[in-house]
Amino acid sequence: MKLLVVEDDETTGTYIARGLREEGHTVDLVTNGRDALIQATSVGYDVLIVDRMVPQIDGMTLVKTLRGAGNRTPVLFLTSLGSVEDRIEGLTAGGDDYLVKPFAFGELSARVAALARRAPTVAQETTLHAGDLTMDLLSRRVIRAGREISLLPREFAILEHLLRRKGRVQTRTMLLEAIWDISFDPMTNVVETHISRLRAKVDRPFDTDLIQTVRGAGYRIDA
Amino acid sequence: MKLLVVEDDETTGTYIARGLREEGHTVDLVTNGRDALIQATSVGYDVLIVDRMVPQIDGMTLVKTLRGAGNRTPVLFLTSLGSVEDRIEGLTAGGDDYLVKPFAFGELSARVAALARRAPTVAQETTLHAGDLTMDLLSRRVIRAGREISLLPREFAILEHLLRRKGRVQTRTMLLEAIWDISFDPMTNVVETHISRLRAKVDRPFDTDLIQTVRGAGYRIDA
DNA sequence: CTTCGACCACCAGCAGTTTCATGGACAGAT
DNA sequence: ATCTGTCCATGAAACTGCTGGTGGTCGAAG
Repeated sequence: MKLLVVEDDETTGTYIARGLREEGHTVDLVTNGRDALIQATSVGYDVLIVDRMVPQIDGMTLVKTLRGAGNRTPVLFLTSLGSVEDRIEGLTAGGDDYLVKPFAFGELSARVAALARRAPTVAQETTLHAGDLTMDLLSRRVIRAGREISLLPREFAILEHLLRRKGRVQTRTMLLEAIWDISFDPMTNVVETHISRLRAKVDRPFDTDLIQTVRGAGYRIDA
Repeated sequence: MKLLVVEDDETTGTYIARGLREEGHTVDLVTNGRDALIQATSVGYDVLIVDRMVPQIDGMTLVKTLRGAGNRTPVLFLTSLGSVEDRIEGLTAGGDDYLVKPFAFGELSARVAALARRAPTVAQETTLHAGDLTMDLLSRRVIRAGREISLLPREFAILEHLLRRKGRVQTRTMLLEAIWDISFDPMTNVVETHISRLRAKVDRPFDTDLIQTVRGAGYRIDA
C-alpha cells in the first residue's frame, strides 16, 4: 500500500514511517504542507496521514484543497488538539478519520488499514493534457507551448470538460447540460459563442488547432 | 421477464409487444412519456424499450429522469431517423443500447435479452468493423488501413447503417427510410449519389472494395 | 455468338440551404 | 466601473440534393 505521511516533527515522522514500512507499505514522508500537496497530486496514494499543524500549508487547508480539486484519497488526521470542534471540522473537510496524539502505533495501523479498505482509491488526475497544452486543475492554470493562457471560469469549465472526454465528440446538448446545467435548448448560440472565445485564447495564437468542430454533431479535442 | 414498451405509434407498439409476449415475456405498453414514468417507477421492469420520440415526456428525458431518481433499469432506445447528435447522446446518457428503425424483430429480441443479462458487450458497442475499416461512434471517426477518413454527416450515417447490417443487402427504400426518414420514392437518385461519394472516400483509395452493389436490389457490406 | 436496346448505376458539378464562427452590443453581477 | 455572460446580426463555409451525361450490364433477337 502506498502512503504519504505529512509530519513536521522529525521524531514522530520517522517513527510512523518506519513502523508502516515494517508492515510492508511504501511510505513517503514530507515535512510541510506544500511538499505534501505536490506529492499528493503527482503520486497516487492509498491513504494520506496528515498532521494538523505543519508549516506553509496547514493540514486542514491541504485536505480542503485536494478535495476541491476532486482528489478523494482517504485522510487520517493526526493532531495533538483534541477538542470536539477540531474533530468536527476535520471530518467535514473531507478527512475520513481522526487520531489524537499520543497514540498507540497499533491504532494508527488499524485505522489506516480501515480507511484503505473503505475507499479503494484510484489515483486522481489533477492535470489534463492534450498536445502541448496542460491544464492544472489545482492551480486552475492552463499552459500551452510554455505560455500561460488565462481563461474565464466558463471557458475553463468547457475546456476541462472537453479534455476529460478527449477524443469523444461532445454535442451542444451535452455541453449545455454539463456546463450550464440546463436540459433544454436555449434557442441561442451560447455554446458557439463560448467555443469561439475559447478558441481565440487556446488555438488562434498557436499553429495547430486543438478544438475541432464536427459538423452536425459537436466539438472534440483530439486524443 | 417483465418489460415495458414506450411507443406512441400503435402499429409498431403492438407489433413489438405481441412479439415479445410470444416469447413468453410479460409486456406492458404505454404510448406517452408520462405514463411511462409512472409505470417505470411503480413497477419493477427488467428492461425498458423506449422510443426516442413520444409525447409529453420524450424518451431521452424520461430515462434521464429515471436515472436521476436512482433507477438503473437497462434501457433499449428505439430511434427512427436519428440525427447524428441524437445517436451520440443515446449512447452516453445512461441508455444501455439503441436500435434504429426499421429493425428485424429478432434483433430487438436479442438485444433485450442481452440487456437483461447486463452483458457489458452491448453497451460498449461503440465501434463497428469491417475488414480493415473501423468506425468509432463516440469520436465519430472512421479509420481504414491506419488512415483516417473524414466523412460528411450523411455519409457517416449511411456507412454506420451498412456496417450495423453487415452482410445483409440494404435496398434503396430501406436506406431512404432509415437515413432520410422518408417512405416514398423521391424520384431522384439521392442514394446512388451518396453511395458514390461514400465510395470515393472509403473504397477508391484502397485495394479492396467494402461497399458492394447488388444489382436490382441495393448495397451491402460483406461480413 | 454477336449485336442492340433498355435499363441500371456511377459521378462531376452546381446551387440552395443549413450550420457555424465571430465581432460587437448589452445587461447583470461584483 | 469593470468584468462576465448572453444575445444578435452578418458573413463564410460546409453540406445536401439534383441534374445530366457517361459507362456498364443484361437479356433477347438476329
